[in-house]
Amino acid sequence: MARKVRLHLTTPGPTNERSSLAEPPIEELGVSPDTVLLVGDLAKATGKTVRAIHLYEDLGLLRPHDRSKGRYRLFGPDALVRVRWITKLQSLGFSLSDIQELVRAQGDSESAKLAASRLSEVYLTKLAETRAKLDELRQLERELVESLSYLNACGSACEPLVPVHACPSCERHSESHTPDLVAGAQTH
Amino acid sequence: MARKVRLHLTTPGPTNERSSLAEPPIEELGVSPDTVLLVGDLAKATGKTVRAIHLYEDLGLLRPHDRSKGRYRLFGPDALVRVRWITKLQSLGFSLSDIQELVRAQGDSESAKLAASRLSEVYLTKLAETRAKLDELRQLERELVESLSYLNACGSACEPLVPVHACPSCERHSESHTPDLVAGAQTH
DNA sequence: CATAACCCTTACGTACGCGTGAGGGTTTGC
DNA sequence: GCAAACCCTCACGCGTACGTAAGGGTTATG
Repeated sequence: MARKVRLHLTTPGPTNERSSLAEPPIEELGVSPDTVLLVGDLAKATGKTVRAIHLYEDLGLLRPHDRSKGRYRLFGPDALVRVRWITKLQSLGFSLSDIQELVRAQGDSESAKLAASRLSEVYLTKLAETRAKLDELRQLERELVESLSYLNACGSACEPLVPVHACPSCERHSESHTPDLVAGAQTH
Repeated sequence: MARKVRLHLTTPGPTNERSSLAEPPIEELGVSPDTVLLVGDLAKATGKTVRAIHLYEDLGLLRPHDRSKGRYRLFGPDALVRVRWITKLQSLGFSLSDIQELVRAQGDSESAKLAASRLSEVYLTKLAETRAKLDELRQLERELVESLSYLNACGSACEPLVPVHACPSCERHSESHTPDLVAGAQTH
């Protein structure tokens, strides 16, 4: 269960963690900007395990705002944004050490402008890779569909006594040649 | 260099390895049905390493037709089909042990019909997974594009002296809220 | 103040898909 | 018949992203 505004924990300093003048973007309904999350809460909210959160911290990808008197990690709502960011990057094919590099590069950037241009560069490269991967997956999707339709004929036209090794001489598949995904399964 | 028709190697048996009556599908221009490949040839032709080929054999995914007098593995052209099949399955997200299971199930199928229906089942499931992955990747692609356009504004409108931590209060990005892929990089 | 349900650090274990030798035969081509 | 370029069989190593205890404090609740 996510606890809210755990201010009775030893949370030193002012009530609001960000003193930015701009209206802070409300992270989520029910998560106010001074919410404090324990590692378990953060884990549940992001679908990660506690172990994973710890790992991210060890790798420098994530930092708790603070610690409680008893050394509990205390996270703000921005940790949610951060962990979801990590997750999306992973889905895009970044390894955790790729992300480490990226975080370092962002941190080393003196100006926001430089940070933005570095981020753009990385994202632009990844966009190309992602599109390549999409093309590959779309092609494989087509091959799956083609194979399924090819195999459909086996379900209706083939006789139960025919053994697999007779497939190469099968006449029941119009003139279309055997899809790779089917041929590979027979070849052995 | 791929050698062809290495019949001077100890290749016992008749000249043609398949005596099927049907016209054998020519595997590739320059690869006739009685071509013999050594493991290195197979590796080069498929982009795999020799180690990988050995592994596939250990896992029961692949079998050399024969061995030379000196215990060299001798592969036929169907090994090409098989290795490419394995590669495509890997790209679809099958692990090698998934493929092991699949190969076992195919081999255990008495009839071609049963084998076909089992294969269909696996492919149908994988088709759904593939489409889900496609959806996810397409969404991430959109987010990359969105982030790049957002970051473009930083390159033109932002001042060189602005530090990264000032980004949350930036006014230069119309009303569109910060994309996750950008917000995550700033949150630290 | 007791107890359940958390949290802490440390550190070894796991699954996957090969990489990388070591030590030693085999083929081919000149 | 000799050297280069292959191939063989072990068998340990590696990078990634956590899993899984072990041993021991901390917090909220009654």
